[in-house]
Amino acid sequence: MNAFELTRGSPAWAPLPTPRVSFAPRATPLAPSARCSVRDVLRWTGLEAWVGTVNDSDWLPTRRVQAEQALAHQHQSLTHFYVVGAGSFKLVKVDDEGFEQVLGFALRGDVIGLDGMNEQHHLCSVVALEDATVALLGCEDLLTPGRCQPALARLLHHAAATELQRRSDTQFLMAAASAEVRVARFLLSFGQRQQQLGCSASRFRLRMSRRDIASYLGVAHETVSRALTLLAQAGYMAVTQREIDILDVPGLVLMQKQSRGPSPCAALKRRGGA
Amino acid sequence: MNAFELTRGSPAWAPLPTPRVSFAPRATPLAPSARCSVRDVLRWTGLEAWVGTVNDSDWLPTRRVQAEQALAHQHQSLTHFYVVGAGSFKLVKVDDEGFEQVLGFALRGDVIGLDGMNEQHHLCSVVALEDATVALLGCEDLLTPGRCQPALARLLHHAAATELQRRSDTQFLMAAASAEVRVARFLLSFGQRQQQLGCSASRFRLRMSRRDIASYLGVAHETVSRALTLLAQAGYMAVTQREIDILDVPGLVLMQKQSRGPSPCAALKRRGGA
DNA sequence: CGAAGCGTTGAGTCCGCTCAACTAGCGTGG
DNA sequence: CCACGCTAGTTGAGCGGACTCAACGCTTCG
Repeated sequence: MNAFELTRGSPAWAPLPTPRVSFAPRATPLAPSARCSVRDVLRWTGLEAWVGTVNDSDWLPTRRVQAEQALAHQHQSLTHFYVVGAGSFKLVKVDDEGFEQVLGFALRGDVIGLDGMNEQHHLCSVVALEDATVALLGCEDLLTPGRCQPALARLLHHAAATELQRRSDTQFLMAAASAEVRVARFLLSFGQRQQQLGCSASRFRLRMSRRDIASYLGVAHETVSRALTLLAQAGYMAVTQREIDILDVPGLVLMQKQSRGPSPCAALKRRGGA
Repeated sequence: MNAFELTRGSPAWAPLPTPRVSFAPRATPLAPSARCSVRDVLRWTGLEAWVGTVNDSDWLPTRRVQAEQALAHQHQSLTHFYVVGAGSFKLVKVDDEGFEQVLGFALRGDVIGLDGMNEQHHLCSVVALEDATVALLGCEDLLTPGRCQPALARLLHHAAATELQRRSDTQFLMAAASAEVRVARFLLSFGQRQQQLGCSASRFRLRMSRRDIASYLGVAHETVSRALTLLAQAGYMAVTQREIDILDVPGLVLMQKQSRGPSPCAALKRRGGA
């Protein structure tokens, strides 16, 4: 047990007891002091192959953030990218009227701040959903060809591509007509991310509130509630507070694919009544 | 008049007669032969400042694509990034069931293929909306630190950041409850992109069909039609086929901000009746 | 214990989707 | 030349789902 798994006393779902996955296998989550090795950062981001190319004594500064606290504010000057080492964040954009829109969530290995590269400002606020720690990467160094290690340049590209990929998925997700489908897709994709972190893809704990999910999906928070209830009644999953246990992954995948069918909810209700 | 403005005989809205904008001011749109200079590519992408750093005799191969033809197919191996030099494209993702989802549109200066960097495959199909031309950038060279000019490395970062920024906007756009607001936001953001290309932000010609827009916005194509009619009746704009003339930009900006108001459409109808 | 916030559930309204009919523009071919 | 088919776009009628409003458990924290 390391310092970063007792972030808030919340048990969460334990990582797989058998760390047999060779892909991102429980990278050591941050050094005890206020710095961490470049190697660890590469492991978090899934660049295991590049660990050998960097010096063992390369360190990066880190920063801790308490739950509910902001790591960065929208419009704030962008000096560092952040690599999440522990905990999780939500990315929030707020418009002139004060309307908040959740644009995404960041877990371990995710790089924060890439979207602000051009403007040199953060395009959204970054709020910790639980106690968290990040490693700092200086933008200046990272973006100057000569002053950046190949491994970190690679990290930058990798992170950007991953982020773009994820945004595509989000767009696809939001195009779904039915609210149930949106929630189903969200849970499946969240499960996949959990799996990449060495945890179970079907049992996990949501770190964000229903309101956050609702904002992210573009629906009312009551609708998220109803959808979860419905999906549970249909036998796809068990929901206890923020604990999610997907019982029928194939079935959920199947129903989630009906992006614009006549009435995916009807099928749900039929299944629920049976 | 150059070779690339008679791509299809379509007049389009003429670029601003006075090219006083110092930002992306009508960069020479591609050499007549099947290659173009790196300098031009830098100009298209808005990196005017970097033009001086590259050799005048640096050339890139190009490729022409006819309207309706695909520049790349989903899942196809990714060997090059493409920089749009003339024309426009739509980015389409199609799922297992054959349902098509438009993820975005690419105009001059946009870089295509960045989202596939990790998987080495195109994540979506790229279809020309009109006759178009692109410059080719070898992925291999671009992603290898030593084998890439600083200006092109910068281009890569710039393009990635721009794309991320745009996806955020799209997410914000799709979170809007009302269909009218979505359409209004789409038109405003499209106008901004037109302006960055040296054209008018309020008068332009849409290159994509109503169906494409509908898919992009996540609504039915009839709804796009109705929304356009409504916005026109309200006096915000004039619509003739695919020609858009926004008459009241401030008004449109104002109404578009009501992302979740009680009923933005009601206000519209009131305004329309008066 | 009260206050505050999260989450769930119910009732009613309204918006957007589906289906359908109709017009307009375009190209083909009898 | 015009009939014909095809596609894009517009408009209408009706229905269903999501939002709004509201009330009520539940947990957390001062």
